[in-house]
Amino acid sequence: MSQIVTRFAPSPTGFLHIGGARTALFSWLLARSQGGRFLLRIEDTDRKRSTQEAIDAIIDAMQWLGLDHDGEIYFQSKRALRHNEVIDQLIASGHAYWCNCSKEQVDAMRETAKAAGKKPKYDGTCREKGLDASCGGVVRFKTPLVGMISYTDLVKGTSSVHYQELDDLILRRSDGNPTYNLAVVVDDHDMGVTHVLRGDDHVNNTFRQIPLYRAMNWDVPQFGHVPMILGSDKKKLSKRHGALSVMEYEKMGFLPDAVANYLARLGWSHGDQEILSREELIQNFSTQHLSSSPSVFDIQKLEWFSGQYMQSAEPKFLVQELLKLLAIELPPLTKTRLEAAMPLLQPRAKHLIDLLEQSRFFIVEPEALSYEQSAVEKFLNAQSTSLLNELFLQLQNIKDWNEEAIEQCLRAFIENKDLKFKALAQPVRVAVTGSTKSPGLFETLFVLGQEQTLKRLKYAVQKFGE
RNA sequence: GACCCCAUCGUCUAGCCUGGCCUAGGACGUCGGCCUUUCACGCCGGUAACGGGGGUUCAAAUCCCCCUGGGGUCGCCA
Repeated sequence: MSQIVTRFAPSPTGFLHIGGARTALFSWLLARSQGGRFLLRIEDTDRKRSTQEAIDAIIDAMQWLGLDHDGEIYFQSKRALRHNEVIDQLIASGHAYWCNCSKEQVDAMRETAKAAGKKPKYDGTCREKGLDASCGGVVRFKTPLVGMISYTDLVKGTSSVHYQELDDLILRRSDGNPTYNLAVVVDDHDMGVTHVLRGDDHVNNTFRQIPLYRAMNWDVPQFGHVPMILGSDKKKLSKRHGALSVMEYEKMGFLPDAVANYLARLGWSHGDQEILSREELIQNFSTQHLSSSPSVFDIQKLEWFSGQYMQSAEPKFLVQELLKLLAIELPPLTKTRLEAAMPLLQPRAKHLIDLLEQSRFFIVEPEALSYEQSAVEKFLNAQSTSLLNELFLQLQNIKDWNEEAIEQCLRAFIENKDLKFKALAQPVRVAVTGSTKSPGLFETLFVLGQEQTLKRLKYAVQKFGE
């Protein structure tokens, strides 16, 4: 069997939203899973609405998600000559004709059809008129009059529609430019695309496009239409409720692998397995398990995925991402400390932003620590600070700073004072981290290091004591 | 309006093609418990679904028909 070729063909009229990203992901997965090629084509024929910013945004987003395409990027706008060449062939072979019906006339036809309880469409007035380029009109495709067109969708199965339902669609506008449906067919053919995975909203175009392939005697690719993604209100995801750019998810601190995994599992399944690495995704992807019904986007589940990825990530990698986010350099020692802190923080973070916030106290000097008001009020009073003062002396005596030694020291301390562990733990925690919430105390102190721990205790005692 | 598509827990889904192993499984969420120095993580347990009606069959979530509900498309936009 020959190599399969898939493509993603966005129109650059805005950022790449989550729905488009998922479609791209599926196409990418299909190609990668079969050792095929994944191409990128920018459908920029609508010059008024296409922007360079949008093109860049789409490319950035795909790169972030790890969807690498093969070969050069195709720009549909650069292919107008070829499109017109095909249109001319279609006219020459009798599959297309010139039409100079005015917009008003066509509108009237549609009204008439609609009034008769039929599908509004052009009635074929100019079909046999034998008009030529001099008419200054458009070129229409001669849709077969009888019979039906059917195809088997990769995700929805076989479906068909009567040719009578179809319009004689316009291939070339009166300004000489090719239309979308023509351009797509020509490009997909020229690019050697064998499998077209695209949004649900294109199913009806498929019935129009297949006859074009046939008229040109071209191989018809396989089509698969993936259902759209809905908002929590079950309405199509719109800018109003959560149709965010995939780059927004980066800003929220999600790891690209987590987003890709979530997206893949939204509308596709591999048994009961939720977490799939990129390799597993590639290995197991198949259009057979694509769902044929729409799915609701659930940020809570994305967060869960993300949390899983945070937990299994490499500390080094996380630190690197954190520093990118902070856009700062850290002194080597602090960086090492931060890296040591990662395993403590990972189970507590849903995404990089969480991690960033929670790791802050590990890398700043005591003076820069932000103490939570309520935590201080509750745990750092005259009594507890004097306790901390005493503890300071004990901790100072530890020769070999490790978790066991710290634990021993603290336990001995409370035993001596006949205190509950909690009575000491929370004040220490607040003094050292600024918050009542933190990883385990011993491991926190250990990672912080003796010097920092002592510095912080001292600082807190001075600041909040008396 | 016409045409096309879709329909399992609140959500993502397994199962449907090749009926019985489904008193419908997993995951997120949620609720309860355990763990515990806080917060998480983790663990254990509970909650909750085959849209309705007809068939076919010994047997239907699975096959067929109808209904209902939802969505998509009907552009010299893509």
